[in-house]
Amino acid sequence: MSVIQVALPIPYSSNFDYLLPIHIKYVVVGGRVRVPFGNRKEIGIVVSIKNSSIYPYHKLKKIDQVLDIKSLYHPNLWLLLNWISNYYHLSLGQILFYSLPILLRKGELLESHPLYHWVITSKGRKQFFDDINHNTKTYEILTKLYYKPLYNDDTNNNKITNDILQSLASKDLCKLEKIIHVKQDWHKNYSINNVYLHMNIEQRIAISTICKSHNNFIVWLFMWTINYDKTAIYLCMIENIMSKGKQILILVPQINLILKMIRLCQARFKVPIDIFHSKLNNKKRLNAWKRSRSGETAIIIGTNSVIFTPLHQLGLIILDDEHHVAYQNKKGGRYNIRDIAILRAKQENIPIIMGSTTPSLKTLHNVDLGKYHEINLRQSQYDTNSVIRTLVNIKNLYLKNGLSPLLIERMRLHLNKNNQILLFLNRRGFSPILLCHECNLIIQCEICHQSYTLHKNIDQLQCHSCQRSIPIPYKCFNCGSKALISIGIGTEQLELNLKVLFPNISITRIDTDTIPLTGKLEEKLKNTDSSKAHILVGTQMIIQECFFSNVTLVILLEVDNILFSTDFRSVEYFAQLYHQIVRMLKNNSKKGEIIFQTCYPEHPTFQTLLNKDYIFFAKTTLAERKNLLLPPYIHQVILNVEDKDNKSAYYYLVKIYKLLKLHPIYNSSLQIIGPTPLLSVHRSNQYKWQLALYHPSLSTLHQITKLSLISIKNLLMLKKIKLTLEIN
DNA sequence: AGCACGCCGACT
DNA sequence: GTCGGCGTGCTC
Ligand SMILES: [Zn+2]
Ligand SMILES: [Zn+2]
Repeated sequence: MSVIQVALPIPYSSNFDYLLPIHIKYVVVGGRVRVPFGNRKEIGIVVSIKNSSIYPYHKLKKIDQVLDIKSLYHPNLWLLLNWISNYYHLSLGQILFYSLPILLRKGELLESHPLYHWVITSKGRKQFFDDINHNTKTYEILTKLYYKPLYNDDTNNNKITNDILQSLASKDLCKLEKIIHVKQDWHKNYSINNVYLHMNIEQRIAISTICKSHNNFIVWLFMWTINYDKTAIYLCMIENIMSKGKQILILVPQINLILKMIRLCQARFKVPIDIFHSKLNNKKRLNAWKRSRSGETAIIIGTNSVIFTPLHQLGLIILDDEHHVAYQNKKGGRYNIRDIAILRAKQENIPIIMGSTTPSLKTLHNVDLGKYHEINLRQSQYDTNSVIRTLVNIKNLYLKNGLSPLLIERMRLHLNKNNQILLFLNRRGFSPILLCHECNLIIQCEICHQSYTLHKNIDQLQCHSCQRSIPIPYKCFNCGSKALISIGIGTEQLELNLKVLFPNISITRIDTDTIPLTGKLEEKLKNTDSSKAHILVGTQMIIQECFFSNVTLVILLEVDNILFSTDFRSVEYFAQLYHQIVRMLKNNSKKGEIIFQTCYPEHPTFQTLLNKDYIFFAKTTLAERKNLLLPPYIHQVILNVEDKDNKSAYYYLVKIYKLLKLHPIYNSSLQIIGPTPLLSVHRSNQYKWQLALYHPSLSTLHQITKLSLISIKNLLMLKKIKLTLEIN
């Protein structure tokens, strides 16, 4: 009897063997099966079919039910998921399930029951013409059937029962026929709308360069300055691939960008386009999945989760806004979708185009290494004149309201011209610190030991680390003094200060306190008059959502934080944000201005940002990282451990640390940093610690990580901690 | 993951 | 004495 190896969606790394009962004819690798597991039932994926098992034969249980007659994964996707499971140290069952739409995870059958409809026979057609008496029920039904078939399930709506149709069928006037699903055959005759795609010489050269890869695996980094270049290149490549009958997978970082992309494609191509993202309901997601798998869809556009959709004939992957942080996956393993997309392209042996105006440093580094290839349509001349860039020095200045006098003067100038202003301040609330004037006690959250943020409009102190909130105390917990003073400025206070400074100007605050749901922002801004002076205050979420075509002045407050951040990538993210703002101001009709308020106007980071283009900034930052031996010049694995007792996580990481130091594999090229506590991220009663491992060799680091994970399994009290890995 | 089993302290 | 919490280990 054959032994079926099954992967289950549990965080346990090995697979489980089952027997095939006699009444089940066949199973397929990559198909789902229902199996007994302990005293419950689970759905699993068949991983292999073998002749024997290492597990004692008498302990093997039988498979209950086979759910699929065909594998759910195309061979390339199957190999990719197996590779991910190994590389990211995830259980195969978990990643196999994560890649499926929820309905399939729950056991929904894929080969749905065939649909039937009632069609008229030739005899029925003859009777329809010959019948003289038009008042019979038979004639009424035949009329309906003559024009179109009647569906089995909508017969009741027309007061035509199945019984009547049955009786007509017995007279051979109509018959029940299986509906043959007609695929829209876009492969042979997809049509292009009449708009001529104007291509200039640079674009033509770019396209011919891309085509030289003969649609084999290659990673392109595509950069542009003028948005039309991006449109032209994307559309032209989509068309090239479609003309060969192949499908296109397009990834965007945010749901609201799907709409823009779909409009772009629909304006040019008359082909079936599907979308795929986490806000789509289960039924729709399954349908898009099915249509991609069968090849009915020509183009599928989606966010992160779209990367695992099976595609019948995939010909090209486009990854837009390559640098975007949203590509860092949260659920189902902490990997970057950019890396997975490249692996998929490699596995399918097709090209991938990653587009960005501000590429990630990692990608630029890979271009330098010759792993990726660039298509550069950037304008070589970096134009520093079209947007005024200023650094306002606030060193040793006492700021009454968080804004320097020079800044207020600039704001007046813009407002007087009826222009709009955008103010960034990455701090919610009224003020970040509440201090006792008598004893200098800072009111802190008891759990996180972090200063509470004062929120005056809701009369609460809020801990931004664990979301706890308490009423504002009227006296000091320590000495009882009533002299509690707030220090520092958040968006709430800034809004109030601006109202005093500019009493006649309308002001909108945009942060998670005023706009709890993403997507609501555009709604709120609809009501503002774009021709009038207006001030928008908010955290960084402002820029993520939409573009502001009437803004002429953008002010960045408290930018010095990024210079001293513990995360070495924060400078990179800031540069990307900055260049996005500059692009926005450039595209607006009126002349724009961007101002940083800083204590370090002479700092080389700010000087490079303001006076050079993004690529220059990227090159200098990469050089710095090379000197400091930071990623991407070294490989990194971070072990994140979370506990609830503020003890276990630290204890485990110390154990691993000691274990690695004593292990024969340990040598000076392995760097271990930590365990370090992560104060900024923990939620209520959860404590995070991390251990960072650095090694120049990726494969050695992989071995070391595997070793740490095996050794941690043997330790006690495993259930107390939650471990997640971040690999590169 | 989810479930049972077993050990120990608390409480009718 | 037994109820229930949690730590432990097993699931083919
Ligand atoms: Zn005090
Ligand atoms: Zn807290």
